[in-house]
Amino acid sequence: MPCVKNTPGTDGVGCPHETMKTADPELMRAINRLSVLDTIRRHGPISRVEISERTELSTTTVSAITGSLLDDGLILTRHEGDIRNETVRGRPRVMLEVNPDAARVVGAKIAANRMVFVVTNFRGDVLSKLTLPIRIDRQPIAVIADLVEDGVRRCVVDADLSLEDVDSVCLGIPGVIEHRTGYIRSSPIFREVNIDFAAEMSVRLSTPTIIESDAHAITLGHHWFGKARDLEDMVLISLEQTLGLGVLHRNQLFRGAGGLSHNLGDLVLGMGQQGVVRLSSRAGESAILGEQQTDGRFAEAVRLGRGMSHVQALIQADDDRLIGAAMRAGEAVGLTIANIVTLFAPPRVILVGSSLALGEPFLNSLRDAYALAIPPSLKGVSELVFDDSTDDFWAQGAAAVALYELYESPWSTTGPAL
Amino acid sequence: MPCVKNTPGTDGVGCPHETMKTADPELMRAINRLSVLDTIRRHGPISRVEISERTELSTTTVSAITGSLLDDGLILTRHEGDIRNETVRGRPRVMLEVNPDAARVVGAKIAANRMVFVVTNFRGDVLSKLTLPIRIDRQPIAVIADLVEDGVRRCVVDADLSLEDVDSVCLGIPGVIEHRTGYIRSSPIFREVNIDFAAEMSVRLSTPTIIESDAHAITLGHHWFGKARDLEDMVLISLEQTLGLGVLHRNQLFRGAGGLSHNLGDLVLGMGQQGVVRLSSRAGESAILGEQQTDGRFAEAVRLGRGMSHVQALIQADDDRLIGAAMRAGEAVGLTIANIVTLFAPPRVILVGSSLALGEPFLNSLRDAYALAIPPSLKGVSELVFDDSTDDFWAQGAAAVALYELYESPWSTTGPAL
DNA sequence: CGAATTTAATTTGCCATGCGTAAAAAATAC
DNA sequence: GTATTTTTTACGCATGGCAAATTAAATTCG
Repeated sequence: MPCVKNTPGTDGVGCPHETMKTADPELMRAINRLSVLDTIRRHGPISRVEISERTELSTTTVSAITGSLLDDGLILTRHEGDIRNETVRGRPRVMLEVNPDAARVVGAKIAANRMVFVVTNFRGDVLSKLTLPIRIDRQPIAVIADLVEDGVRRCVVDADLSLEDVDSVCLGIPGVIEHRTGYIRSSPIFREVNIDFAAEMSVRLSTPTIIESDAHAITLGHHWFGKARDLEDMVLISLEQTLGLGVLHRNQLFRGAGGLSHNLGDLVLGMGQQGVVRLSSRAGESAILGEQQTDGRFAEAVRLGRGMSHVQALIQADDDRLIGAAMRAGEAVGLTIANIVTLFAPPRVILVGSSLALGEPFLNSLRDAYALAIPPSLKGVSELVFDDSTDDFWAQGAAAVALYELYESPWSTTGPAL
Repeated sequence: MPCVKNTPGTDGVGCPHETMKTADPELMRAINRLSVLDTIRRHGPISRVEISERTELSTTTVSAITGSLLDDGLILTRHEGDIRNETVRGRPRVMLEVNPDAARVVGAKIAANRMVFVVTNFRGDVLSKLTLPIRIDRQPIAVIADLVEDGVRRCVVDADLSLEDVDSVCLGIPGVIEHRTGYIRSSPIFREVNIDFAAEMSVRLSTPTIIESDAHAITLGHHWFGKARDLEDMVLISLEQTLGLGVLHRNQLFRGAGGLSHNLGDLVLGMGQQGVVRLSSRAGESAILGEQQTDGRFAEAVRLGRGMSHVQALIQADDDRLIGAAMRAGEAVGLTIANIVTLFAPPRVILVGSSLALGEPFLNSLRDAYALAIPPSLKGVSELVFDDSTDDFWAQGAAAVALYELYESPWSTTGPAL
């Protein structure tokens, strides 16, 4: 069934595969506007002709839409920068680009032992960033909300802005996040379940605030800025405290039925002596580090979120126990990736997260297990990419989620000139 | 990115999430026509007012679209049958229903040891059916194509039709089927890989022929006629010789990147003594029956596709080896279902296929393993439904795939009256 | 039995959208 | 300075959907 318009205001976002409704001219315009705007964002300074070619819209329509985007101040013209052959005759192309100052958003990665905030402009460029190395694990909601609010406010001030200048905030959170409704169904950093966190933070910040699974956020981040810019289908696996999954399907985040995020850690690897063995018990951060907690200094490092870097050092010092744990984790993850590939057959799988810092023992056993487990018929269809981006990048991904919704929102009507 | 129009003729089908292109009035009309037609199909004889309510299109638009559908002969009016209170005042509603005779399609289920064909009308009612209990396993393409062609032709004749009366044929085939291109990437019933079977059969039958994974076919079948009529998201798992998966996402079949089907049997359950343990090695039909092949009479029954019914008898006679195999299979499938639910969180999981005939030992261990493996946070979100429909139903599902494409196709323009 | 009432479906008028063609504009080459 | 080439805009056409008014068909009431 085709994707179509929503009842207005329900969840704001345009067409993308929400409940099947009806098509009307307004939807048509929204689709094409988004298509043009996204083309401009994605393909840098670009002339109208080229937009027309890429979008397969007529030059007429492109001109109309770009006109309206210019009116709304979402894009800018630039008269230099025609890269084509210098000796080309005729009127030079006017290049269009996204207006960086058309909006500002805050993106955040909320993790158990740190929070990272970025303020970005409309293009997704980072204007300021802020890392709070605070353990918020299992604090009451009010405490976490306080800290998040504080972080957002400070990061906004760092960018020489006021909260009123910020159009939208997106928080990337581990766990089962229901983006559509703004509810946190369950998260390792919250004691409670079913929290309407988006509403809570919207009120506190008096700015529209959305939430998204951290894995989804960095998935969109990679699609916008990172290692999946060239793809419209891909899968991302995040290996952090929580094991997350992001699926990009035809340029859109694939959110399960009801908008739930995926929680890879709950996947079952098999039956052990005492019940099921879940992936999280083999490859979760705490599973790998857990055995080491006896060492006082090390435990402290873990508390502060420095666990993985210490591990790296220990592994290089040939800590056998740790190497074993890393290899077992790598094997488990490798098998899981093979299974994910079996289901989704994406052209690329991106792996991110702190566990990558485990280094060669982990990665090699992961690769080996993957090679072993991938069905022969799918050999070679998926490329494994390891990404060790910093935390900023996660936050930037959350910003991309917020920006995507701005890109989709109507702004103004193309209608007759004012 | 929104779904939009395709380059015309590429794959015929309207909006549904193909490559992202542009929206134009034609697409708008296609979306709304499909929406109206599907509403009429789904909600039986229905008045225009009610269509307007369900689709959220204005009565004006509904009148225009139904007018065009009537012109095209796709729907019929019926003046009786207003079920509402007899004492209702005002002009009576004219009920609309799908014209059963607007088209005819053939649907088929091709399995290793049997082929089942049905001819249906435009509504999906079965006009004739034909079962060929032939083992085609690993025959050369030409032989299989011959048999399929023969089956289609005979079934059409049985329905007192000629092939020219048939608008479309859809073959449901196990394995990795690329519906979009018509290629069989790999299938247990073919020795070869990468066969352009849709093209081959289209020529032989001189009728548009499409192929689809058998699991996808019965998934759509359940959405149209079966146990998922009320849902727009669900997951189906087929337990036959091949283990298949169908995902319905927002009323559409979710086909992996590139339109591949899923092949559950390749999923890895864990590492065994000698390499990986795949689901197919535990729960595939041959895995369960394999150990029994020593018994001559039994082996013969398996060859003829009666394996599972014999198994049932043997299990009732307390064949310990077989009960053990069934229980192991149930456990493996139960774990897998839990993992699928973890990924997709569908409100319902439908299980189909010959392995269900294994009976209580299988089902109970499946249920137990599922209950054990499902993460607590997802407990209760998915309902397990066992469906023991006959082979006809699979073929009918394939017919639904063919019909869906007819429903989407343009027929005529709404345009001004002739 | 005829008129008022009620509900359904169609027709009319309006606005938005996209497309194609043709004219205008802008910069370069000669 | 004029011709040339390319890009951009302006206009008319067609389609789609919607709201309001109109017509249609039945029931109820006087």
